[in-house]
Amino acid sequence: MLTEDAPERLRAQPAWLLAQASRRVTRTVADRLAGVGAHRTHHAALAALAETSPCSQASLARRCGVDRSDMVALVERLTEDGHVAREPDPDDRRRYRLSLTPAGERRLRELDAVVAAAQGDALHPLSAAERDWLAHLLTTVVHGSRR
Amino acid sequence: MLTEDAPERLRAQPAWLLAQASRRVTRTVADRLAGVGAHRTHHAALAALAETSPCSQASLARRCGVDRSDMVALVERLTEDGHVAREPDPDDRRRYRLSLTPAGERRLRELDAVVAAAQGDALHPLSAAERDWLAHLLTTVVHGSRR
DNA sequence: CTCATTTCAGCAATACTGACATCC
DNA sequence: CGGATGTCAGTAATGCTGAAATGA
Repeated sequence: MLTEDAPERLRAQPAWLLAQASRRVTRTVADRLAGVGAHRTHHAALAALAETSPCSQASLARRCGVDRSDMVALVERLTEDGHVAREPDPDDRRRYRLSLTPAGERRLRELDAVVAAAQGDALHPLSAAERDWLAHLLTTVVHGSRR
Repeated sequence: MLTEDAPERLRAQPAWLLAQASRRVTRTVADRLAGVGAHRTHHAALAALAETSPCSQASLARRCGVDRSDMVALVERLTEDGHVAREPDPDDRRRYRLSLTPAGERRLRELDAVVAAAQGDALHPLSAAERDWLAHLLTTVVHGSRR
């Protein structure tokens, strides 16, 4: 669904540009991750666990922007791969206590590198300073829009 | 799937920020368009026709970033609504000649206004100058990434 | 009774693939 | 013949809803 010769009216609009740019970059990253058998949600979950762990599935889902119901299969997959350890939480028997395994930490570093490389390629028309500016502007949009 | 307290590693990455920002803005625009019974593809198609017309379905699809197989139902809908006129192309009997009707031009102006307002709301944390910067950076990303 | 957590079953919207008939 | 067009059927991936079972 990549666009060619989009109409001026759209090409000038931030909403259109955001959608196009996000599409391209997201696709590049997803393709590279697929190349090593991973998915963007894998990366997000491992990254979240590296930062805050142990952690329940629901909380992990919220921090990754994934629906709780979809997190089930994701965690299942990550535990199968030996990247996440799952044990019942003794303090609250509804929950799991999820944490990164050593293999999971290595996998996270691998995925970090893949993502960084893909991102670098997708954003290659921008200088380092411009990327910082872009990140800053986008952060403002994302965090400033709690109406 | 809106994120809360995303991990630092992700929050700092342009790819993640792009996806988040695009999600928010796109959703705001889509919701407002739904409020007047429209879809973002309706707006794109009308805008493309206003700029280049007459036009075949396949060409319209390419310029709107819509698959040509999905354009079938879209054009069907727009002609039902009386916003697009569809007639066989005498020069190439595989094609249609699509064009905007006067009602379609009015509808386009209405949707332009809705989209502009939604966009303005979604981007309200940014000043006018910052929006221009954002548009400029995103344009560079989108048009510069023909590797 | 309330609310949260894990889980599942299913739905809706989107993007895409593959095929076919038609025509340049 | 190769290639484009309009069309349809079907698929895949994604995000979401609703509900059940369990427990705080």
